[in-house]
Amino acid sequence: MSDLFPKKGHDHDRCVHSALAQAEKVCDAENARFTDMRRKVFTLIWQSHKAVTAYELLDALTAEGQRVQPPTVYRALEFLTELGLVHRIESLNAYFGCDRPDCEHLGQYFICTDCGRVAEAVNEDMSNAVRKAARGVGFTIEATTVEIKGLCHDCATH
Amino acid sequence: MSDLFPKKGHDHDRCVHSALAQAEKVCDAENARFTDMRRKVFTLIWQSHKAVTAYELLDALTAEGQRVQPPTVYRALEFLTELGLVHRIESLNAYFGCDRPDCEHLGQYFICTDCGRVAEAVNEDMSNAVRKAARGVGFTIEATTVEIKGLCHDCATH
DNA sequence: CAGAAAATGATATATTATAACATTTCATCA
DNA sequence: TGATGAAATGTTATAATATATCATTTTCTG
Ligand SMILES: [Zn+2]
Ligand SMILES: [Zn+2]
Ligand SMILES: [Zn+2]
Ligand SMILES: [Zn+2]
Repeated sequence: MSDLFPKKGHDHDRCVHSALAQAEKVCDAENARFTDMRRKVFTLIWQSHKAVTAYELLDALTAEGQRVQPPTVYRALEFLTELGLVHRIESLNAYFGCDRPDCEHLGQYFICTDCGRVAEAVNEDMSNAVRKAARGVGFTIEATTVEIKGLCHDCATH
Repeated sequence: MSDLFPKKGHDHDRCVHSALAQAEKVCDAENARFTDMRRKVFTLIWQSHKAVTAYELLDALTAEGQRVQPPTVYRALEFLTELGLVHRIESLNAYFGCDRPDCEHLGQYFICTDCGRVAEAVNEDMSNAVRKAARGVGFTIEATTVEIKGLCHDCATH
């Protein structure tokens, strides 16, 4: 069984640093400004491997002493999602950091209903099945949402 | 190319009648009450092949002279979705009538961003790809959301 | 018919998201 | 270097989606 969810007790600082480094690179490549606010929101999203709602981010920023309003958070989220640094999980109304923002992908999300963690898969079998089904009915894909809820291996076995 | 979206100008009354007949059957089999309110909401959802929001339903009921409050609509929607008569489209916060409520399925939804129509596919290739991917990472599926946005064949070619 | 369970009504409020306009910050170049 | 316009953020208000709670009505069961 391949790993998808990070091991409990892994070095999460490394996840965060790597995500930040990639974000810098993507912003650079796109000539987009990775401002303080955007970096803060991005870093907050990467505090865990769970998806985070806009208002949780708002509360976290407030707790940090920033008094920001909803539009500020939503703007940062819009910027980050447009660059593919963050993905929105439709079935949770929440946001999740992408760990391969440098390559185009139709992502698929595994969402553990027990521990709340989310893991993004980039599974070509799934992507191809979706593309093939669309082709079969003459449908032109613009975007896909594939969200799979259930129990991660840790939660299913412990 | 197989048909998925209904032809424009098809006999939609037939869709509605068939859906109602199936709903009756399912409710009967489940010993669930297909009350007036539930039937009204169900029928309103089936007015078109688009997905409908809870508040659109509320407005439609109000227009019919019923003065109902949000909980009434949400309760009917909860009932209908639990029986599988209606599916929620997560990426639209909207609801859509199922045309095969009698058999269990992992549904997939094609959503046309031009005409707004939704079509449900029950595509075993997609379902199997999802199941296989889950198995591959030791994930136990509870529910899936597969929503594909783009252009239906009619809208892409006209 | 009595009593319990299910459904709906009614009121209030929580949660998620955006519109509109003001102000600040930043890159560009005259 | 400082005027200028574009981009980002601040601020206020409000829209859109959803649920909690308790009261009342309807339906089922015995
Ligand atoms: Zn980590
Ligand atoms: Zn888990
Ligand atoms: Zn029809
Ligand atoms: Zn269309």
